[in-house]
Amino acid sequence: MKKKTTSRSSRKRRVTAASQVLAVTLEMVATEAGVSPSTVSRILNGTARVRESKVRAVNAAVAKLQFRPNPVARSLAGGKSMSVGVVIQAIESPFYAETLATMEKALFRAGYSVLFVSGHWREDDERRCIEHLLSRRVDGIILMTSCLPEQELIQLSRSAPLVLTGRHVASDRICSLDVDNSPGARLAAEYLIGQGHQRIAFIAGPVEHPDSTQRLDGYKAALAGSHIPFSRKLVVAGDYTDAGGYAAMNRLLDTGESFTAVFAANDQSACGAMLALHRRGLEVPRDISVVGFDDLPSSSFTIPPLTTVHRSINEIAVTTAEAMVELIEGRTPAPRATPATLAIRESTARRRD
Amino acid sequence: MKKKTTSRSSRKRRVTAASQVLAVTLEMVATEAGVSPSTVSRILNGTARVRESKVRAVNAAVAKLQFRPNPVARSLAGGKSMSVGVVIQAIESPFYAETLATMEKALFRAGYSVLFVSGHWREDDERRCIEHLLSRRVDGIILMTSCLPEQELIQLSRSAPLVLTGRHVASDRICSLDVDNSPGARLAAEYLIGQGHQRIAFIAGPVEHPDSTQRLDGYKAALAGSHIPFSRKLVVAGDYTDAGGYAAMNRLLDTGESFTAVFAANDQSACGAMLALHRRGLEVPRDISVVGFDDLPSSSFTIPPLTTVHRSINEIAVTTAEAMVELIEGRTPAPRATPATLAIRESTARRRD
DNA sequence: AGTCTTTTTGAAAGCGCTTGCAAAGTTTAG
DNA sequence: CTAAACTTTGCAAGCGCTTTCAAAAAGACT
Repeated sequence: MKKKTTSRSSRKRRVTAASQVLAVTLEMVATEAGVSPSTVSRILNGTARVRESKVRAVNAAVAKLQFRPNPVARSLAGGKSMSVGVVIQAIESPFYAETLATMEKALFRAGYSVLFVSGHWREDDERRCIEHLLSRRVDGIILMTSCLPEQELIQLSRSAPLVLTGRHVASDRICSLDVDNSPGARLAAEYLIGQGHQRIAFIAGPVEHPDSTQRLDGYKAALAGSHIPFSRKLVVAGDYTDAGGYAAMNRLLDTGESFTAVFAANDQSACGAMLALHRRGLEVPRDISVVGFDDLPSSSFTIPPLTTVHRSINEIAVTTAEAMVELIEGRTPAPRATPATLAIRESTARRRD
Repeated sequence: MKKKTTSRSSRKRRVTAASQVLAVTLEMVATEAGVSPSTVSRILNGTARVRESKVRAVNAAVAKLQFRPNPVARSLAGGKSMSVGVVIQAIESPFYAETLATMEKALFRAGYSVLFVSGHWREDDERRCIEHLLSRRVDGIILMTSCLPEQELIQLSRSAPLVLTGRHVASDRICSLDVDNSPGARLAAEYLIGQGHQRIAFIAGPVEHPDSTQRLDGYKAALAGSHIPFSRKLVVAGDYTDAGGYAAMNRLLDTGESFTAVFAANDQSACGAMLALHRRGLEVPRDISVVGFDDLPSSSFTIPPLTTVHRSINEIAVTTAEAMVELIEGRTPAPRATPATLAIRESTARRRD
């Protein structure tokens, strides 16, 4: 085999956009190492056996030239982009932000970049986000608590493998990850009941959020388990924000309904509720016990520190990322779930008579 | 000109990775519209005048085939990727998370995708992140409070235009955005002084963070402006977390040093400090006034609601995104700054004698 | 040593789009 | 009415990498 320079390598380089620092290409490496571009590619990707001596020569050339493969070209040729899209509902929520951060780290380690977009809990927005990710040719998509109909998700999974958190959809290119919303909520409510509370209010999340409904279900299940009648009057609507929790608690207090504990669908609502109680001169936990859901890092530092349902953000994120990678690589990830536990702190107390 | 099918369009399509839904290519559009691919490209990008009738035909074909250009191919051919990288120090911090979310929205509108990576305030990490972004061929990089030396940034700006927040580096491919750390801090300290406080403690952020130092400077400037001697004993180290603020306050109280107000370098530290005070039986603001910095959304809902230096996250993010786009498109963005203001709430009070 | 396998390797054809160049079509001028 | 001067448009050559295919090299066997 002649070791001559490829005809292409001698062509004049068109000036690339901007003053991009001269890019080292795979061809230059090939020339330097005295092999063909194909061989370099194969060595770099481990897609075929290659004589040991050439491997060394190529590695040396790569090091010498500081070659870094162009992922764009690689995507175009190879059909995969080594990037995954994450659709998050509200990155401004600390819970999601932290999850995203951890996922990014895990995916980065696996060689993937993450493109994220915020869906804001609206079907249309979510569709647009997905469209965008797809047009960017991501290799897979992670949907955190998607609000799209099941059929659409299955349909979508034909374009890209999907990992869903907080939803369950059965399909081969979809991996669903249960985040224990309902059991977690039940845990919290049962704890309150165990502390002697009977009239437990619930500050709900937005009705359109599936996880919000699941938490309400857990709450109901706990009541039912202890034969405590469920009362609509003790359920007030929130929106997962501090402000929403604050307003909800005020509304609840205005109804005059009596209660000794409140379970909020997330920590932020719980914080808002605590402030409302405080303003009305009610002391937590002496007068009213409060429980949240999520266990944000800041929840250990509220006054008083919040008792809340803890979910390991780290575990959720890492598990999700792993599942995504497995799915992309064609394997079938084992079903997973991350159990919720209860972090008991100082916002709850035994009911006083 | 003959309107014949391009030779290429008839070639057999290699099966692409996964069951990717059949991709419509520009060539198919060209065939459908009865023009050449070049013409389609030119119409799509507006890079040359084209007869009105063809424009219509192409647009019709695009609509009919639901053509969506492949950004990967476009990047490879055109040299730009329509994506920008954002290096954030700690996405787990609500402040950064929210900024990132807003930036994403703004850049999305301008047609750019965002790739983000977390630097964790470490020079090495930051370098690795930048490397990664560069290898992904981003068109520009936004560095939030970078900790890299100026020379390196200038050097870097030759590879990609840069937008820096909280740093000032003069160079043509760099746009620096002042986020008013020092003036903001000064505002807060002056307010406390105006409320009669003289012994004002300061909970600092990590020394390696440039913005942390700037805030300390603002605090010192305020003291100096009122001829109040600066005392090292009133400055305790924090790390921008709730836990750090909590520990810092405990240490401060343990020293027995007297003070009537505390200024924390960020809201999270302030929250931690408030809890520490609470545990020691000190009431905010009756016994001690507390001021934070950042004005996180949750800071309006702490108990008591926190007085803090407000910065418009929205403004910072949008301004940054705009500057990035201008820089990428070769224009020179006007210098910008986002002024900090003081959000006076209930954690501060006039000094009691 | 010669034949049949099995490996290793290179040439070349893409991936889908942009763009320089020159041919074809139009308009204007002489 | 033809030549000169623009405009519009297609051809084809890339962008940097992967991968198929077939040729070359190396082994395995008579």
